[in-house]
Amino acid sequence: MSEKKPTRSELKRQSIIDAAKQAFQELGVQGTSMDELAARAQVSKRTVYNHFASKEALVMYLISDLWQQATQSPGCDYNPGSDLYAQLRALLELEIKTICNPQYIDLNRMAFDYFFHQPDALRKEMEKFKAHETGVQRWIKSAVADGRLTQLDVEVASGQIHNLIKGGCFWPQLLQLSGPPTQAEQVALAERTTAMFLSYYQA
Amino acid sequence: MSEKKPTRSELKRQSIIDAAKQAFQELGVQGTSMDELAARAQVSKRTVYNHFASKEALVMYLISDLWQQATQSPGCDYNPGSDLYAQLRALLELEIKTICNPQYIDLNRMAFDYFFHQPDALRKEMEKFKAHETGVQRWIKSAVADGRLTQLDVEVASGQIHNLIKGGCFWPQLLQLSGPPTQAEQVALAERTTAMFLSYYQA
DNA sequence: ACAGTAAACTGCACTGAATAGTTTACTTGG
DNA sequence: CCAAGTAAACTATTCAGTGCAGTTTACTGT
Repeated sequence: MSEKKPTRSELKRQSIIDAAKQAFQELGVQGTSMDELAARAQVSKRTVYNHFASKEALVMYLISDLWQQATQSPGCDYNPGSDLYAQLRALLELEIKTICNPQYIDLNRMAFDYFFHQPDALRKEMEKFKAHETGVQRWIKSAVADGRLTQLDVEVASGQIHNLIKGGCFWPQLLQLSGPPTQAEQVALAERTTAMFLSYYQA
Repeated sequence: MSEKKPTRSELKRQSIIDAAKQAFQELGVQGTSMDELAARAQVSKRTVYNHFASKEALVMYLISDLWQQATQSPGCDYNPGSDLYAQLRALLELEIKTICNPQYIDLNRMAFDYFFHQPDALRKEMEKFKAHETGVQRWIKSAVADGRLTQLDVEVASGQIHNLIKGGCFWPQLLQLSGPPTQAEQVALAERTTAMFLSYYQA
């Protein structure tokens, strides 16, 4: 049943990808030479170029690859029957967990590094983010429709939530100003964010 | 009274500094060669090196120079006699204005770019930020002491305010995802941040 | 089990382009 | 006059990407 045929070529390729992830994350894209990369992957430089036409191609592959892995968040829907606080808190805990996933942070560091001086390309990539961030938006819309939240601008309100969360656990990690928060810290962040949000918007 | 003695040397130096600010902001530190820089400043490369021993030295000079200019925010103190909402809103409008100052954004973009792969050095620089961010903290402490806000953790509470503000107008500008907000947008941000904060914390 | 073959990998020298920083011989403004 | 600036060539290094000759691996038909 299990497809167990990693050819040599596939092994090498994976080795390159792993080394690239690690090296780009550690030294930055600019800071990693293809020689260094090949050495880390224990592969000849020529092999790297057999798999990826250029450094650029490798970077782009990694970004879209990590992207796919990072955007598999479950999300949970609005439930008319139960406590608003409990629901939103659970939803935010999920979001926080997603954000704190090391792969997610690594992806963002790399993308960030790479796109920092290409604002146009960055803007384009960021649009993909939007789609992912609608979990909270959907919930808010449902709750408003159900009359349990005051009338509000969904964009603004979900933006406030995300700003509170990201300010607490995304940006500090992205800048490596702090490590990943503990489970307790994650819960505390979810709780105080939920509390503040509902105190303002609950009907 | 006005010191009007810009020697030729000083003119050249200023020209270098201006060009460097612009070029580093536009192309990044890495992305700007000293030849490019000299050309922009309309100065020979040797002259650049006569004024600054190395690229590194130039970068560090710019960072601390811009730093000084950026950290001259007035701040305004808590006033027991007047409306909490009006006070906090005014204070936040000031903070927002400071943050939206192009020089402040430029400094941060440059510092960011430069320190992104030097988390230790970044951490050190960030401590200076702390000092600047105490305007809101002081106000909150005073208001709590005056019994007009509920008991709260000052770090957490001021952090929440700053996250709401920065998420709204700092990060998007830093990443050049949006330009500087209009006056109206700044006011709106200050208002909704104040409203949400007070709805949760007002005694 | 085994030779044959094609595809993939290797090592290494090489090209070409940037780029930080220096040297030199010359010019100019005050 | 001379302190400062200038242009241009030069050193030295780094680095993306290539060419090539030889070796390893995996699959093929027998």
